Amino acid sequence: MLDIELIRKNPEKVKNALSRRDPSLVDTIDEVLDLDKHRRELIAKVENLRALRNKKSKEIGHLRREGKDTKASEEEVRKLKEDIENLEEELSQVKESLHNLLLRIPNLPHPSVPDGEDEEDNVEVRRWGQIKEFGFEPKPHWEIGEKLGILDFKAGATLAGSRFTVVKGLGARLERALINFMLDLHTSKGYQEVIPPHLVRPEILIGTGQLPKFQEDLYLCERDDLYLIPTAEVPLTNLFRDTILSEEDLPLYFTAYTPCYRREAGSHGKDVRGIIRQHQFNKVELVKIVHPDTSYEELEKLTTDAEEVLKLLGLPYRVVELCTGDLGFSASKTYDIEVWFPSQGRFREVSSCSNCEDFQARRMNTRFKDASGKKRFVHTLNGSGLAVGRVLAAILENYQREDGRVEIPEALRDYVKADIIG
RNA sequence: GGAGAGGUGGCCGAGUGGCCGAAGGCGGCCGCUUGCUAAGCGGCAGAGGGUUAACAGCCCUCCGAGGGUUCGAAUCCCUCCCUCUCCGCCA
Repeated sequence: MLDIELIRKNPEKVKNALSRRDPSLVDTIDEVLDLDKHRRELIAKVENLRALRNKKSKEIGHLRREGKDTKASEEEVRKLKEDIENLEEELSQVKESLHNLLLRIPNLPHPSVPDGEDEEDNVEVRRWGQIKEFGFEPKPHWEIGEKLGILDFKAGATLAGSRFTVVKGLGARLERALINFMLDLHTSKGYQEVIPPHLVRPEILIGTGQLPKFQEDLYLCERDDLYLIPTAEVPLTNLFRDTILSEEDLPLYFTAYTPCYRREAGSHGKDVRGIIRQHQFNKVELVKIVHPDTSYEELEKLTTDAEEVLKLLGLPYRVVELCTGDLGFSASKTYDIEVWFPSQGRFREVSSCSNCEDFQARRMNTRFKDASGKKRFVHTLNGSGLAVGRVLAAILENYQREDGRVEIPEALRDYVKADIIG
């Protein structure tokens, strides 16, 4: 959520920044400004009346003790009360409209974010690794996995429908190995391992920005009004909602393995084969809660921490900086890490590392007390470290051999207790 | 799921209709005293919002959340949420 005071005091600055994402947001800001003005006018009126009512009521108390008649005063206050109630009703409606509007406005992009409309305009910042030359036509991971008997798409469809896959045997063990490998790496770098709930309340999703705008992307357990998490970012970032941390507590680093559940509404026809886009997938997440002055250094570090996984696995990748049009709702700046898929001849996203600045902190009410005792919002960051299923697919493709077998990357062999699948 | 107890400031805890934004204690901050420390003494200090040049003043709101009764609610009534204890069920 954007700071209403910032919008009020620097409307042009806010409009300029937001229009880099979407020019229509300029009108939304004007709407916000109108509502905010109306809101403050109503507050002034209501409060004046309340002050008067409080004064009169106190007088009644004094008069009573002196044994005087208070009928007239009581009638006067009763009338005041009606006026107050009417204005309060109007005020709460205005407040609600304003709040709902603010909750649907995305974060301001950082000045360094390149302009652009979609992923075509993202800017590559670096590459790592040597793309392997195969002496044969590299197969897609779904063919490799099916043939090895480790990916069962038919069983997944039978059990739960499309975009669900059953992983078996050494494939399942490889997936578990990847999770352990990633967690071990991150915890060795100071991230605290967490096992969070996989079901959360609506307000938790408002905190990180998935609600109210992206409801249709989420699975909802209606009887209990709980949502399945689309990423561990949601419970981890919300760990300190409604709290005031002390400056020495910062920075906080967390990592968690969780399944992620996404309805993938509106992505019909995209990546229909394989395990690139699933309704349920495993992910190891990195979350940082940091001092505002250091959040951009922390973003660089977070990104390299995620990259480290691919380096150790020997998977070629590149890092791109998202343009304004591709930036997520809550993010000010985002780096995507994309791993090489030989069968597709292109890089595919396995991580998205973002600095949300105080956008989520304001929604969650997570603050800290600085040296002078002033309360400030923290900055929050998150990044995949990494998307496990996609990395598994990348391993199948990059480590495939002509005979259909797949080598296990060196770094995973102790975990998998095997050096080849097939 | 059943029965009961409870949710008050950073923490503990008093407060059953006005003089309560809230006693007292602990912790915190600032002084004084004091070889140092500790103890002691005195003082300061809740949060959010409106107005404003202002972290000055004034005003409003907040005692788990939301409604209600009343001229007036931390206090009375209703609903919900959460925590704890016991029982049941259960990985």
